[in-house]
Amino acid sequence: MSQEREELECEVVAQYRAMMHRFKATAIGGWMETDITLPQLRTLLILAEEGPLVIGQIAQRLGVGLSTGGHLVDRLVQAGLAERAEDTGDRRRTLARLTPAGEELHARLLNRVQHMQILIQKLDEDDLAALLQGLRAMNRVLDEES
Amino acid sequence: MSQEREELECEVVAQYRAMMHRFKATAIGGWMETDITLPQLRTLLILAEEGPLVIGQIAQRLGVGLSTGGHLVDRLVQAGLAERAEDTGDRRRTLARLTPAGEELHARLLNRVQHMQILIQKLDEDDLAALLQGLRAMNRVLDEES
DNA sequence: CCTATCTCAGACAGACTGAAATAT
DNA sequence: CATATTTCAGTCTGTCTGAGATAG
Repeated sequence: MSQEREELECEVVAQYRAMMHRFKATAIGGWMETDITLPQLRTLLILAEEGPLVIGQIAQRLGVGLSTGGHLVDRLVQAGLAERAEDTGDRRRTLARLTPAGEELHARLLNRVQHMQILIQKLDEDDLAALLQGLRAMNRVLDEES
Repeated sequence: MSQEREELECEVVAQYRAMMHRFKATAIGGWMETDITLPQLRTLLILAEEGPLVIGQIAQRLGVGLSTGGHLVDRLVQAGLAERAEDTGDRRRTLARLTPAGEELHARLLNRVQHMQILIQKLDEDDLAALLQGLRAMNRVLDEES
């Protein structure tokens, strides 16, 4: 690998680190205010990741019993972060899905899309086009991997 | 704002979302395996963010008593994620800082620098240069804000 | 004596389980 | 009767506090 190439990579990583550091400084507040527990956060994450799921699937993915899985969904519902819906077709099942508040919390703690959006609006057209090229290239690599 | 500009912004956000979604799919494992608690995670976050701190400062930032603050640092130390060091000059104080394992966990759960590094190595020079321009521009905006 | 931290005892909340009850 | 979920009783672990002990 050429030395020039290596320097380029290092610089990109450094810039990414710097950005994450500044993002975190604002995200840290979110972690302090939220009094969710980690099992609840895992449940939130699974729901955000894999969309509406029935209790059994959630319990299975969490690696806990059905009783605990239902209990955890309960907590999220009580906190206004999730809601239950009937599974049309098999009414024994209960579907759980995130509410907008749940999505918002997920984005604030882990995704930071809003922050990114605000940032993007302040870039000039040239930088934006460059960023887009970079992101597209990364997604292309991620696609090839899977 | 021109329509073209708006489309460009939307496309960038969409690409960012797509990337985060794929990142999460691999990060979700990290959250499942770790059996840290949220107060411990908050402590980890503070240490990662603001470097070595004495117990009193940590307790203050967490909004808990000194007793609890010390206890939380204990847990991280027991888990091998943090370590104590003497404060040269005032030996009553105890500095807490993350171990490499602590930094690693933080990066895995919240930062994803490693993932980024691997990805970066697979980009061709042109895309990498474009990404760098985009990141630099974002950091410039973040600088101006603060 | 003052300050920073640790230790101790106890209150409390949430996670978790397995068994029994309920609904479809 | 079988399946999906909830309810119940109970245990366990971690957080948190305040009072006192210890170190500088």
